[in-house]
Order: sequence, then structure tokens, then C-alpha cells
Amino acid sequence: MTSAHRSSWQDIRDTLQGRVLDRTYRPGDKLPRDEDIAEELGCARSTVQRAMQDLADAGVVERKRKGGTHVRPDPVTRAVLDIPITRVEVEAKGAVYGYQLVHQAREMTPLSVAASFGLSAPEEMLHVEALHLADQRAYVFEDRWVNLESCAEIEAVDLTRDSANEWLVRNKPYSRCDVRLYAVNADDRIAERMEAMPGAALLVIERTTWLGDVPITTVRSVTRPNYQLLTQKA
Amino acid sequence: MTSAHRSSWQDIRDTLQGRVLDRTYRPGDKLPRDEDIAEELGCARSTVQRAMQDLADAGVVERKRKGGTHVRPDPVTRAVLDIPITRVEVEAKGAVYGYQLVHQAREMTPLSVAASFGLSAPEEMLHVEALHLADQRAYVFEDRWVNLESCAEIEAVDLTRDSANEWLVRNKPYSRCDVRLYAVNADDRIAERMEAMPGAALLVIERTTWLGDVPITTVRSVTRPNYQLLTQKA
DNA sequence: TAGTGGTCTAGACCACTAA
DNA sequence: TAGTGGTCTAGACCACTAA
Repeated sequence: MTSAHRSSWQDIRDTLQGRVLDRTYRPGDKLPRDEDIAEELGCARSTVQRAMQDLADAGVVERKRKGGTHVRPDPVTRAVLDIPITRVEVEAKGAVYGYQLVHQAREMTPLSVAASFGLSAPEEMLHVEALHLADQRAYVFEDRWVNLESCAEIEAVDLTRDSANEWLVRNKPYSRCDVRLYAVNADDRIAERMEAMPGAALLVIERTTWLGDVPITTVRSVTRPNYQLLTQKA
Repeated sequence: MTSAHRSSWQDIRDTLQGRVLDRTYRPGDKLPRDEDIAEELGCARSTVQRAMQDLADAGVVERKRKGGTHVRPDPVTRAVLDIPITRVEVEAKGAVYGYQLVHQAREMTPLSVAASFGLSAPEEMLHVEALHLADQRAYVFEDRWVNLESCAEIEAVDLTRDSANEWLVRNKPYSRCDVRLYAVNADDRIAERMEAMPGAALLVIERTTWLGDVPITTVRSVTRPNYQLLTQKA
């Protein structure tokens, strides 16, 4: 008790989560109705609802109309990753950001790229390869395809100065983004660019974005050796 | 217009997000006050508040008291990963789950493990290595350390039958979980276990959990070749 | 079909912070 | 210190779904 405030929804959430943690409510157990909890804890039902919504979002409980609220029997670890613009990420580490355009051309998409967009046939798109640097050293190698039907304006942009990453983020908001994470062995070309040993294990972050049903861009970001992706908090 | 319902907070959110997408509100722009938006769109202020909360959670806008609501100038890609129990993950793919205990012993933690927990000195913990299988083939190799001060009961569990993963999830809820993702080259030992080529690039998922300030477990899950981690949706 | 969660409203008061 | 977002309340009605 730090004060005489009314209970906030966060107090209610903490109380309920505490009961899950100390096993008053066990995995699979049914919790009382929101209304009963509200009465017990002396707050409005909508305050309990707000707290429960948060616990449900966090994967702690599951709620169903008429079925009630249950402690999740198979808890999942829910990790939230924030992937910023590469420049911002580098600067946040206190390093000097650098950028080099490696390749830019209209090309037919390989099948893998068409597949990321859910297209059945290859299409001509803008293919851009670029290297992001932190303190003069390779940080991320970006292999990107941009849909010219939705982003025709990008052909007028000088990509030797501004990265496609930056331009797209500022000019092409998206409504959907799929992310895919995996590991690859550096081939000779990547190894040279990334100052890595050939065969080194590198983390790849692949992102594909759409506005509505219209593809915008897909990008394969190969990170430097020993790169790690961290989550915020639970 | 599909019906004559009152506007829901999701309608309001979609309307506002639409204005961000079509650049009525541009990156950095200030939006009207909640109250004015409520009046314009014909709903209660709390409905706008609910919609705005969702947009702020999604990283679309930033809100500050007195400062108002602004479209985020540096949008981040926010990815949500659900990491289930390995058995559940394998079964969800329609494969048959299998499990083998490889090693179990009390040992002093290496420095890297002590560091994960924020400990300054090594401590004796339970070290468990196990292999998870999907359709008889290696799926995830799990290298785990369990804090015996918080999880003494685990020494009474027959880990040749039930995986530590499963037992902990069901018996040791946590309040904090750090996740770390990176790539490694398979060493000879891992390569043999994972049926991979030595040097193959493998994705590693490292998780460390606490209850309050008390460490529970840290686990390094080395995934099989070509494993991919996907997000839900944006 | 009855019970439970989901949402909306109007009004009040509070908490933070830009000016 | 005034303006804006954050939250609570009480009551109403709705939407889903287990029984």
C-alpha cells in the first residue's frame, strides 16, 4: 500500500497475476466472473475487464464468452521484437552510421521472391542491394525487391544518397508485415562484404510488407557475425 | 458500411489508421485532440482513447499528455513471436514428437550462464541437455541450466520421461523472460546430434526467466538446419 | 437459451508536461 | 499553469457460445 488511491487496472492485473504466480489459480483453472472479481476487489467491472484484457494479451489467461476466463494450460513465451530503421539502430548503439549502394536494377524476381509476395509468376521489380555500416565496418547487408507498381516514385530517388530502407519507411506505410528469422552460412560474396569467414553463421531477418493486398517490398537483411536480436521485456 | 451499428473502437482505429496510410496524417504530424476526433466521428471520447491505445501499441502513433498525439516519425517494425513448448510446436506441425535426455548433472555454471542471470560468480545449478525430435529426426537441441534454489523439486522429477521444458512451464511460472536470437556454426558434437553438416548455420533461441528477482532457468535451444521463426501478423 | 465476456456512453477527476 | 491524454465508475446493451 503506497497510497490511498483507488485501485487502478494495473493493480488489479498485478493482483490477478500474483494469484497465477503463487498458484492460487493453477494452469487450466477457471477464474471467477469479472463481476465477482470486481466486487471482491472493490472496483468497477470495466476495470477488471481492462486488467483481464492485458493478461489475455500477455498469454496468461484465455477468455471466452459464456465459457469464462481460464489460466492458459500451455503457456507460450511471447516475445516482442522492435526492428527499427538500420540507421537508427546503429546510431542508438553510439556508432557512426554509413551506407553504400551496391547494386540497383530492374530485374525479374526470382521464384523465392515471388513466393514471398504470394505471386504465382515472376514480375519485374526494382532490385536493390546495399550495405549498412557501423563505425566503417559492415553491419547489415540488405537485399531488397521493390514492387514498381506500388512504388513507382522510388525510381526517381537517388539511392546512392538515401537508402531504400529509409525512403520506404518514410514514404510507403504498410498495413501488413511478415517477418521470418533464420540462419545462413555466408557464401564467398557475402563473406567478403561482411568481413566474415566464408561459411560463417549469420542471422537473417526477412521482412515482406503489403498495403492492403498490394505488395510493397521484401527485404532479406543479412547481419554481421555475432549479431543478436533481443526482446524488450515479457 | 455493412450495418447500422454504433461505431466500435475498431472502426475508429481503422479510420484513423487509414488517414495515416493515405497520408492525410503524415509522419510527425500532430493529430486533433481525442475529444475533437470523438465529436467528428460521432462517438464517445473513451472509444477514441481505446482506438488510440491500440495504434500506440502498434507503434503507429506516439501520445503524450499535453503534447498530444503524433504520427511516429521513425516507425519500427514490431514483430510478435509466440514460442510454445517444443512438444506443442512439433505436434502443431502434424509430426510425431519424441524426446531424449542426453545429460543431467549438478555442475558449476560457466561464466556465460552466470552472466545471463546477472550473477557475478558461478553457482551450482542443474545442467540438463536434451534432444527434441519430430518424426524421429532431430528438431531442437536444448542446453539448459536450472536454478536449484528456486526449483529444488525438479531433482525429484524423472527427466528421462518428462522434459525439463515441459515440467518448468507447468510448475514454474515466471514474471520476466529475456529472449535472444542469433546464429551459430554447428560444432562436431552438435552436428552429430542434429544430423547436420559440421559448420552448418543454425538458429539459436536463448531464453532466461525469473520470478521476481529470482533466476529460474536459462536455455539455449539450437534448432535444426533450415529452421525458421515466423511472426504472427503486424 | 441463459450466462459470461465485450463494448459503448457520459461524466468526473487525475496525472503528466509543454509552454 | 493550462491543456491533453489516462483512468475510473455505473449502467446499458450486445455478441458469442457452453450447456
